[in-house]
Amino acid sequence: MNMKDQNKQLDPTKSELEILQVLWENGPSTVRDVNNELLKQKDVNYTTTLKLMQIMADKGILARDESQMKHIYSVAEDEQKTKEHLLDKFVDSMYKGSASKLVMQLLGNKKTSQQELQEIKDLLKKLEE
Amino acid sequence: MNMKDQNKQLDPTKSELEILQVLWENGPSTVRDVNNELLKQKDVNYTTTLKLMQIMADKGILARDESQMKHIYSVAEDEQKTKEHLLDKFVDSMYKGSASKLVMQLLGNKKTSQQELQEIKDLLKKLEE
DNA sequence: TGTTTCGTACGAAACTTTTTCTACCTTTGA
DNA sequence: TCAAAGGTAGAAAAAGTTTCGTACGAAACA
Repeated sequence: MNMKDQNKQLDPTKSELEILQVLWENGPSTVRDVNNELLKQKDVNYTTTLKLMQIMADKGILARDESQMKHIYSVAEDEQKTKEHLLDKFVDSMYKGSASKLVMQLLGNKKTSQQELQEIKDLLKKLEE
Repeated sequence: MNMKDQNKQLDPTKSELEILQVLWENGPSTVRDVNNELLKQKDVNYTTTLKLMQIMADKGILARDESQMKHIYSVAEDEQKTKEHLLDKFVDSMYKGSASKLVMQLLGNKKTSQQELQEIKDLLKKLEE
């Protein structure tokens, strides 16, 4: 099979993803809100964040309520659906589609804490029943 | 905590990742080899792939053996280490560092096949012992 | 030998993404 | 009322990434 003419769905860029994360975390927000959150992680100008969010709104990634002067932005597509799509892509590209390979790596990963490991095991155990 | 001055490690770009995948898959290769593989997925000029691989060599992502006319490129950093790093970043950014959240999504994902699910369960079971 | 094929190198063009600059409008409060 | 603060918008600059064109050397081979 050949994928030359695929890739309709265009993925959020790196900075767009950062913004999505803030909105996922905090729910609908103003540009100021989002920018303040981003400032905790990195230097970024207000107008940069504004511009980015405007672009995302244009693309349809975000919706906005313009009824107030301070526009309120929210995520247009369902969070789970978006994450699912990104996870799929990640599994495909990094593990040739094998989810179990990914989990294997996770389990062997030094940085995955004991607590996380336990939670994963519990999860699977629950699924057994 | 503030991460303003972090991010020393610069990540492979999208096309760089495609090339890494080919090299991970096939081991040390010439540009021609890699390009032929890429052509199975998408249209791409030989010189484009060449250029990209030269850039990656400059960055230190790839090593190359120039002793022959046809240079042989290989991945400089360990595959597992690189994947681990990318996976970490993914978990951090998408699931706030919670690996179990990721696994949960994987398990609930329509696209994750029954077989994959079974393999994951087996994996965990083995880990129990 | 000469010509065709295949390789590298490099610069620049094209495209995408991110950032900044500036203009101008609205709200706030002295 | 008017200055200051805070908001949006759009154009353009800057930075990053990908693609292409061209030059030129080495190998293959008629």
